[in-house]
Amino acid sequence: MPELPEVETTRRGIVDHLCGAEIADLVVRVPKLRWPISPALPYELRGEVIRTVERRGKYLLLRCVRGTLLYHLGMSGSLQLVPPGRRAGPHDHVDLVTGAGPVLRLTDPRKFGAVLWVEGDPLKHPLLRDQGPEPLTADFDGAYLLARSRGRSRSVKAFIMDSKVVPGVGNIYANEALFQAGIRPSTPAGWLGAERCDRLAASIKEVLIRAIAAGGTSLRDFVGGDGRPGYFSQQLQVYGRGGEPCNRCRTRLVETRQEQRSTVFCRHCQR
DNA sequence: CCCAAGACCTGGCGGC
DNA sequence: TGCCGCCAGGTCTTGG
Repeated sequence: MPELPEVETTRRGIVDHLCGAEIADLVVRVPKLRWPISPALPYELRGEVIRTVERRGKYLLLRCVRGTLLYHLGMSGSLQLVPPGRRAGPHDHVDLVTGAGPVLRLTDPRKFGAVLWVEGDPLKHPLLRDQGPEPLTADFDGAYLLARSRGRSRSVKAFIMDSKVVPGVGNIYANEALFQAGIRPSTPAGWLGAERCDRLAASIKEVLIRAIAAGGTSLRDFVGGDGRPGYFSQQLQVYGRGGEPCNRCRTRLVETRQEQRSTVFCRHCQR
């Protein structure tokens, strides 16, 4: 569920409430997420004041005075502001409590998500340090993709889903961006020329921007920080549409498997 | 270094 | 209805 647009939608839904808030408690019901949450963490956090809520790739950064609380939503995670005292369901693993207002609740059935406390510069943390440029900044463009893809034999789809190349692009938006750019997902990344790299970078930006504007893609029960679902699923051109006609040429879309991820493309529009 | 597969988890769905 | 296998938005880790 959570690729960059969903994480950004979540960030926008929680930022106003959290900025300036003092952390009163971290209630950990299930500490065994991607990495175990230390029993000492709630004591370390008490009294910390959240200064900003930022996003890097698919990570959310709650920057406090002495450190940064990092959240990752994994495959099935979501964050919501809920009224204090609301009963916790079986997958409501962690609550961040700030004073009297709503509580930031992490819900994650598959437990691939993460909550980490990082002291010092969070961008130097091993999880963030090797990530490529943010896709929605000027640092990310066709020239960058061209330079990074020289000599690479892996498929362009796996290439753009690699956070070391560019963070935030997951399976949904990789499929969508490649359709928009007219590039077949299995093409070796190193075969792309300057023109196709330009189109690909532009398509990634456009797809992500449109998805953010729609509030993300709600599959299953994803909702943003304000509890509202996203509507980008109505604009999906290929993801989840295997066997259906291409919206551009009406050819039946092909669904295959690449690196164990479902891949959908139009064999007429994408070369 | 590069690449693909494996691993981590739970729930929902289609098929029998 | 019940069970089984397969699939799902991610990404770190492992092994070749």
